[in-house]
Amino acid sequence: MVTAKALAAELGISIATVSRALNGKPGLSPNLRKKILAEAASRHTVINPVARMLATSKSENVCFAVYHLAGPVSKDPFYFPILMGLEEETRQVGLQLSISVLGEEDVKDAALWRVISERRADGVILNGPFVPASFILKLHSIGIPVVLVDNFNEHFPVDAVVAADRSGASEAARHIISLGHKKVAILSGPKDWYSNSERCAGFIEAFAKKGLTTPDIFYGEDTTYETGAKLFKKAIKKNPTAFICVNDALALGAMESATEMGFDVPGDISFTGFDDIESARTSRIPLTTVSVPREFLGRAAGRLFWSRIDDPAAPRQRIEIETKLVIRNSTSAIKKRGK
Amino acid sequence: MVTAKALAAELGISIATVSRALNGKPGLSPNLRKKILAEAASRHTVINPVARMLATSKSENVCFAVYHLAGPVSKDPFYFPILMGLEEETRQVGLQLSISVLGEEDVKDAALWRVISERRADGVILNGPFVPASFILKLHSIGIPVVLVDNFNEHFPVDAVVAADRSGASEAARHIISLGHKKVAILSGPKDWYSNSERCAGFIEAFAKKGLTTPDIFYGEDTTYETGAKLFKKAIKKNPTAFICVNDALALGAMESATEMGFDVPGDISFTGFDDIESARTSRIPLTTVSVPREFLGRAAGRLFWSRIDDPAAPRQRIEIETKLVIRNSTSAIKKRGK
DNA sequence: AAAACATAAGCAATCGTTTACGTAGTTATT
DNA sequence: AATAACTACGTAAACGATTGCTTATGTTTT
Repeated sequence: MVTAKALAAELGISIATVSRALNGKPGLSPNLRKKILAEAASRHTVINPVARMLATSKSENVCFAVYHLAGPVSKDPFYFPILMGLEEETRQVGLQLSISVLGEEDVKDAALWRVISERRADGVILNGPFVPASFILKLHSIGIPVVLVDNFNEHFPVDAVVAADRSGASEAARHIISLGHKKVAILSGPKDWYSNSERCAGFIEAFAKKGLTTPDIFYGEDTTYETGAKLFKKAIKKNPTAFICVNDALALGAMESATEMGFDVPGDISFTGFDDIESARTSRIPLTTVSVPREFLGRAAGRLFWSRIDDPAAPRQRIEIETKLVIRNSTSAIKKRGK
Repeated sequence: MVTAKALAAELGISIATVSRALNGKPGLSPNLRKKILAEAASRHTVINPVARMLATSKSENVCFAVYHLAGPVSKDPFYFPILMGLEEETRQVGLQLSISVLGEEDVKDAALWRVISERRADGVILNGPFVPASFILKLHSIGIPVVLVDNFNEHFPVDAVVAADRSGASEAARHIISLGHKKVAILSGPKDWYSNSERCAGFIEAFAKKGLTTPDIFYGEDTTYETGAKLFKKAIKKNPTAFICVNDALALGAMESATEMGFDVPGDISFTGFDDIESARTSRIPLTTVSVPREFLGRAAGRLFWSRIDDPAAPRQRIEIETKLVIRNSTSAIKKRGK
């Protein structure tokens, strides 16, 4: 592990020349360049990135910040595949990836803020709907590149990558409609979370287009399994034959509650989820859901960040990743009650 | 965001003095110190960590390296909670956490190597049994602090944190024994993975202590769900009444295969797993398993790393985290066949 | 053959710290 | 009262690059 400085000394040339050779910059005779490169390779010369950072004031480091990496939102670590995709992508372009878990506590926010203010990262990938708007705006206003994942707002002047929530939701709703369900309930989390509102909009759109009555929407405080069960008990009073849920955790919780109460799924009631988390596939009754390619979301975020670094003045981009309906055993054609 | 340099200029004092004040170092009058600190706070002065790194040649950055963050080993991202615990811990001591995914491909290993050789990280937390010994030894020989998680070898001169695999395994085996099972099969992955061999040893130990015949062991190429199913089909020919598995994925796969073949679980056959991954709890038949507090493993790794940085010459440490048997529905007392 | 121009390499300032060392001024020792 | 010993602060040399500017050395052009 020889530094460029040491290499220069050994070769009896200036550090500047070595620097230019190692960085492929012009102003160097082909011969000398070749010689330096050869020597560098054999001596395992490596440019000290810290010194380079200091000189260039770039860190080549991105920070992935997320509220509750896995937490109250879902037992399944929903964001994990996103992280994986992001890692893959950043590695390929030579960026180092750091992570930072945010949270209600100020300490945690302060930790991210430290990373930013200390310029340890060139920018941030902010994940999920929990990030306060003020935080995003603050970051952006001081010139920190920000990429949002699974979150978007017309008024945020930053790049974002999201799933095609609306169209995916419509597809799920159309599936339910095609099975003959007339009386359906929508189970949702807080309506101010981007994905929730988009998905609900997608559901409703599908019903509207077919000229059907708009389903009742039930909003919970979050999108956990437990909330799913709670919402189910409330919604079942209206006797719907199908439940369309904004995510899998909600659907799984509701479904569990339904079978506990003696309903046959999907005989009596159908359920659809959204996300396609692992347990949607492995649960007692495999869940019909809209699959979100989460790893791909992460990759897209990485690319988006990279292009933003490349051209800070580029217009805002919003990448929407296509979803796919996957039909499993939690949905079936409607039967007459009491049949 | 003012630099210490700028602060010094504004106050008309030397940078050295500011540095001493900001770092709480002696050699400064209480008055001046207070004044500097106050000014620093109001002007949001922040020490540039890059410059500091250059001066001190410390990065205050740890790299969490793992083969297959979630991958062929288990559908469940087994290592994810470890990552979370580690993040929590490193944040608290003020270390920044980077991640690096390793793999068969040389590119990936090279990526970690780059992080190390470029001195972007002060050390590495290496996770899982896949890391080649040569790699660990190489890292250690050039003075990079290494902490192993879920892996250990008497001959590696590095710190490690592991679950109490052996005693946990014994407990699971004793549970099976207490239920009256005499003819049992052990399902395992490769025997050269630390946790596999420890767990198998624990199983066998329990049987030996009771003076019972040693169960047959069936080794698979990995510890996936699919391999579990495959091993089951092989092992069932010997008519065991219980299957003790080295991890949950294996057990789940085997159990699934059993019910498909018409066996009643746990009526005909009992199953135990190890790890307590999410789907052990949510699977069709909730799995009796040995719970490994994975988040805690991560935290311990963080602490261990920190203490190693603190005292590079300290003797090697090996932290063993206690496990806990959790009894669910996949095990029951033996019944006479054909009853 | 002289002037003009590239080209190749070195020089030195810079990035923002840390830290060993130097030097006043102050307090303690005898 | 002279000397020793602190104390409080400044000086300057690293740390290891990047990069604009300068200066030799060739190579064209006229």
